[in-house]
Amino acid sequence: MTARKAQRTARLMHLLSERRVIHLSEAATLLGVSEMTVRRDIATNQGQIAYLGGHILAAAEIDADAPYELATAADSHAAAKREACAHAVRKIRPDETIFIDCGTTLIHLVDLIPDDYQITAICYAMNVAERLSRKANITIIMLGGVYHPASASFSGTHDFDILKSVGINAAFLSAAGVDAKRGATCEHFHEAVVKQKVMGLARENYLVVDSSKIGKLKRAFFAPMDGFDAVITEHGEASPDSF
Amino acid sequence: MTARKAQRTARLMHLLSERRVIHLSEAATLLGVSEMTVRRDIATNQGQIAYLGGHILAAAEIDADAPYELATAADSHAAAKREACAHAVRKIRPDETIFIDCGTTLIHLVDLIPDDYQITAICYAMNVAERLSRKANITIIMLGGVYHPASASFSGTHDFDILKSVGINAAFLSAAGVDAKRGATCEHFHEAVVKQKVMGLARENYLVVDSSKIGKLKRAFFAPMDGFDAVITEHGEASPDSF
DNA sequence: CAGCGTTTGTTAAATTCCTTACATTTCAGG
DNA sequence: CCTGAAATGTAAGGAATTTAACAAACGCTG
Repeated sequence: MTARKAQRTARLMHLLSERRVIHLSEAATLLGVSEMTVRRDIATNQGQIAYLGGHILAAAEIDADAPYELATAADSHAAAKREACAHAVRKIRPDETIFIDCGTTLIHLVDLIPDDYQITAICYAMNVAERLSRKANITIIMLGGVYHPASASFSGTHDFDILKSVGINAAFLSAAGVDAKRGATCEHFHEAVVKQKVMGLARENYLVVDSSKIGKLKRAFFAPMDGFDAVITEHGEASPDSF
Repeated sequence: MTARKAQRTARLMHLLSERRVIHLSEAATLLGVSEMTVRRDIATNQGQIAYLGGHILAAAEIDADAPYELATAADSHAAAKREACAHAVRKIRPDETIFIDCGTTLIHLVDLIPDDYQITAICYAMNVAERLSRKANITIIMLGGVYHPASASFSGTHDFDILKSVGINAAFLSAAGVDAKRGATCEHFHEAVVKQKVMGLARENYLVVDSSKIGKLKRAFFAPMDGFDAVITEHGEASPDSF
């Protein structure tokens, strides 16, 4: 965050303290930048500034249980993610236990689970848990630990005792990088630990990513491509060998 | 205004008291009418219901002059709870590790923690964690487990390994019932397990309740009065012996 | 039960918003 | 002064919202 951006944000907050709601276009004018910049400022400023259909308001205004609409972080490639998840959801049977990885991709999977499915879902990210809790008929198991704001997830530096006593039919993993040689990678090392642990326990492992991730390489390696039973993108299911 | 419309509006208001923001399309589905009808209901109801870019929210959220009845409707005795927490927050030192119980009471405690305090907070309820995550400088440790929608909390049927490796300076407990003879009680048995575990580990234990809880008795017992170092209500701090 | 005004639903067009991709600018380090 | 990364601007498409007009259903009244 540059000094200029911090200053813009501060000015915006000040404006919000006087007028509860400011329209995007007006804010852009007042701050002397483009609407796109204001948009981007807000996207990197969850928690303080809320954004709703073109209108900006102080996040404090909306403080109960944060509705997902207010998760202002830009969810890039959302359409592709949703489509990939539409393919992935077909892997779920109505009474199974599944693992759902953190990140924005698999949020869409949660939404797509049919309402009458009586599944048990294991997760370790707050936004995933929050989304799961909106659905009826789902038993949620959360892996706790220390919270990591960057991914809204928890890292169990301790043993995942609970995992040992749960049979996982299918694990749905996400990744920030997918590469034929270097396998699946993510941004944060603590995530990699959880992913690996789960992959060792699940009967089936599916990598669910939008195709923009293919060819990319991130810091934290967690599995080679042949560690997955299938790779699911917006184009459908593919064998991990085909990468 | 017809009776049916008044009823719809009341239902909508009730929905808003639970979920601060509802999308137009979702509201239409929940109310069993078309989006256009919801739109028209809102148009003739400015002042109570606000509408912004496809999203419905309580007018109190965005209108400074609007009455706060809405905000307090969902959380009874909110003012007393906030006051009790204002007393409780003084027990926290800037670098301590604290435990925060589930329920609506201690949400206020989170809000009242000074922003520059570098504390570590242990919790096991999703709404508490979510609220904690809004604050900078707080390290959050979450106890996972199976989710219980009624209290938004998790029950670790397994050992809380992580608790053993954390030193808890102060534990802030809430209760649904406080009685001189029968001690502190809550609604759910799984909560009692966590509370007892924590109370055994924390250096200081504070019971934070609004005074409406005094004299009440609930199903799940978790501690006798002398198990607490102090009982904090909206009237201030009191010795547990005084009950 | 016919008539009439009100409420509600449906559709289509106009507007606005969101995402993506790419061009441009800025700025710090070499 | 050059270079590369980050920040910002621009534009196009697709998606969502808004508005308006009209049709259908409802409820009351005579």
